[in-house]
Amino acid sequence: MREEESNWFARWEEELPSQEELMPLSQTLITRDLALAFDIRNSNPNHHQQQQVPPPPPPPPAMPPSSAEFGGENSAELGSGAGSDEPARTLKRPRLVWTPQLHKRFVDAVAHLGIKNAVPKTIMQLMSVDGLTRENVASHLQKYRLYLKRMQGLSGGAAAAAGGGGVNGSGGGAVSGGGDPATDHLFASSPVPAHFLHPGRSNSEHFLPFVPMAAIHQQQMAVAAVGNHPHLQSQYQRQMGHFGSPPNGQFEHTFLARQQQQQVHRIGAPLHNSVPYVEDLESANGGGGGGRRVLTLFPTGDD
DNA sequence: GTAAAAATAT
DNA sequence: AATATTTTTA
Repeated sequence: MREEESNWFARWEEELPSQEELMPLSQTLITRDLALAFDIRNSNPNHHQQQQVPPPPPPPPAMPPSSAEFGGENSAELGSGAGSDEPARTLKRPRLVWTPQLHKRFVDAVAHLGIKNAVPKTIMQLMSVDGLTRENVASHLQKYRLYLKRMQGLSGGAAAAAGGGGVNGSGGGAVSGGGDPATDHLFASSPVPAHFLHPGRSNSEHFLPFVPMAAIHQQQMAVAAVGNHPHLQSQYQRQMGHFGSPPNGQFEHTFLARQQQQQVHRIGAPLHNSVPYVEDLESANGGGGGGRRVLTLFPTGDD
C-alpha cells in the first residue's frame, strides 16, 4: 500500500498541467450573449477618468499548442447553447463612427476600384483600416450609394455639391429642413469623383486596370470610434468596461486588435481623453480645398 | 422627439 | 453582395 501512495504522490506532481495547458481564463467568463441577455454590465458609477480598472481583457490571440481539454467542456449543453464557445472573440465591438477622414478613405478606395469592383470586401481590403469589418463597409456603401443616387436625381438643377465643394460646414446651400439630401454632412464632406454620378458617361470602362490587391500593404489608419461624445463614452464603458489608456502607453483595442489578413497594427496612440481616432492620414482635406483629385492613400511612396 | 447613422437581418 | 429593416445615437 505504501508503494501505491508513493506512486500517487509522485504522479501528483507530474500530472499538474503545464503553463501551456492551462486554459486562458483571463478573459471574461461571461459571454457576450449572456451579458446582454442578463443586462450585465460593468458597474461604473464613477465615471471619473480611470479608476482602478484592472488590465484590459487580453484578447485570445491563439490557443496554446496543446488543446488539452479538461474533463468537461464548458457548459456545452445549455439548451440553446447556440453553439457558441467563443466568447471573447465575439465581443461586441463598438459602434463605428464614420469620420470624414474615414469616409474619405472610403471614397478614395471606391474611386480607385471603380464602381465595378467596389464591393464591400474589396473596399475594405483596400482601405485596410484595422478594425473595419466588411459589414461596416457594406452598410456605409449602402448609404453612400443612396446618396449618390439622390445626387444624380438632383443633378438637373443644383446638385453641384459633389464635385465642387460644398464642404464648408454650412456654406453650400444645403438647407436643412427642406429635405435637401445634400445635407448628408458626412458624404458632403468628401468630394465625389465625377464618374460616380455619371456611370457610363463619356467612356465605358474606367481606367484602372490594375490596383488589385497588391496595393494593399499596410496603412496606418486605425479605426476607433468613441470620440469625445459623452454619450458614447458612457455607453461604451458599459460595453467594454473601459477605454482608458494604460499606464505603459500601450494601447490595446481588444476589439480592434483583431488580426485581419494584414498584420495587426498596434496603434500606439495615446488616445488620451478625447482623441476620437488615431490616424495618420494625409492632409485629409480640411473641407474642400477646392477640388482635390488625386488620392494619396496608397503606398505610392510616402503616404 | 426626430432624424440620421450604423447595425443587423433577409 | 445587395437591400430592407431595426436599433442606436446625436
